[in-house]
Amino acid sequence: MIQQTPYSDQFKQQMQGSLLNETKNSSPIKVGKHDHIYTVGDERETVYFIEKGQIKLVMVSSEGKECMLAIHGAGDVFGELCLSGLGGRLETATAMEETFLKEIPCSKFLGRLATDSLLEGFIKYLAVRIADQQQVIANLVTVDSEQRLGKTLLQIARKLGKKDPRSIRIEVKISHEELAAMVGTTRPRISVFMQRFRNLDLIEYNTEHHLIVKENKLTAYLASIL
Amino acid sequence: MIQQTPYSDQFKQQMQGSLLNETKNSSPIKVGKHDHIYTVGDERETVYFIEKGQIKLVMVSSEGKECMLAIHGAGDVFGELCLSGLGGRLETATAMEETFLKEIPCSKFLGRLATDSLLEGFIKYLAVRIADQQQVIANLVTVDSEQRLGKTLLQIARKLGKKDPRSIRIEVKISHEELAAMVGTTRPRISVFMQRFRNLDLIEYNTEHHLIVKENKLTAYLASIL
DNA sequence: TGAGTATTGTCCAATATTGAACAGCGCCAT
DNA sequence: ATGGCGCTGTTCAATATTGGACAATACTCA
Repeated sequence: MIQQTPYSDQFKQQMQGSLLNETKNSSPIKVGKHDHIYTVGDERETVYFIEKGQIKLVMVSSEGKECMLAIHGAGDVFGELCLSGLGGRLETATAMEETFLKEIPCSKFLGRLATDSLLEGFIKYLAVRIADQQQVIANLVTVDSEQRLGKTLLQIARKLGKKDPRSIRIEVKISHEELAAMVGTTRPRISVFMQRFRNLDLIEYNTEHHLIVKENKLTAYLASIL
Repeated sequence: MIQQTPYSDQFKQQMQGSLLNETKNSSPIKVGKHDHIYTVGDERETVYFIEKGQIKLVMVSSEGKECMLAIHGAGDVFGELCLSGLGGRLETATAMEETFLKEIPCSKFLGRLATDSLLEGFIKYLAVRIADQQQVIANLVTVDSEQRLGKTLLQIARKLGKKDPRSIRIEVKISHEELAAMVGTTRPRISVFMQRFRNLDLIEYNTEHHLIVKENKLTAYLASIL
């Protein structure tokens, strides 16, 4: 999932090319750490392309509890849900660090994909997204929080991680609070589980304080505690 | 969500027309109650269109726990995840009653949409699917099981329900076990909550044992117990 | 129709989870 | 450098959830 270039990555390449083409004369938008790109209810129907940086997507429930849906990095596209035509953003997009974005109006986005014959590719990409979400839903429904945390770490590592001699390295800083909002539990529990994973040498921190996820060990551990 | 014909329904109509065209010379497949249309891992890359009946989609975790993802009815399409090209079904599709289906190979499905200029419509449809799933994920992460059950009932009612003098009627029989597998809790709890909803007159059963979901009352109740 | 099976409504003890609290640490900005 | 702030690690009592059991219905199909 990390070293090879599966179909989805190939499509992402093509889409990047296509979008860069579309936006080549507009200069990238710079957003500072903790700034919002959009918030719940915003009407602006645009798709964003990340040139550099990290963006997190968060939904807030009526009681004010947060759910972190995803972290996107350079080369990713987000905000595509405006294509649904439902109107109004469902989630908040926030920069986790200084980030540079290109913004494309929703209609132009589709138009560009159409002219570049990427519509079918984009459908494939969306189908993958649905399959991933389905997996997340199934995990939330069927497995306990320790297991979910493990799977979430693997998922993040595979999506954003860089190869590391020890396995996969995650260079974005993700707080326990944020992990709790992905996994669906409380911060203290994340703390305990992370500690446990550390003791079992399934994860570790390198000198730069980057999290190293030991993919094989962690996978094996999760399978062992069924 | 139930009486009007929003965009998504309009597209479903168009897609139906398109697919009926594609499959007009093949006769529908009949599947009996409890029969599987496909199970996890099946390689057959086809999309199904429901002419009549009800299909449920279930994922099973490594420990054997079940998660019910959706119930689809007449006019719905399912199995579209094979468009992701990942290969192998992720879930099991089972008929909840005698059902008639049309089967379209994945490639033909896309081809047909392309010739009928429905690719953009289909993208919209998938975007709506992603938005819905996002909502489900956020609920699983942020709200408690009573609330989730309520939302799940509303969701099912809006998707499959028929208008009823008392509100919305659900004609498919869904067991508490199945609800538990959607909501992510245990059967006894569903039993208790359903009882509570019944006592509060948020739901009721008519003489044909069909569940009536009182949309307004239930919505108001859920808002009140935050 | 009637025996057999699935579903529902309940209970309860064992267990897991929450959320509030607090100390220590490290980072940042002044 | 240092005060403040946010993050982490840990504890604990209160609370929620699980899962097993069982009786009472309600279905199903021979």
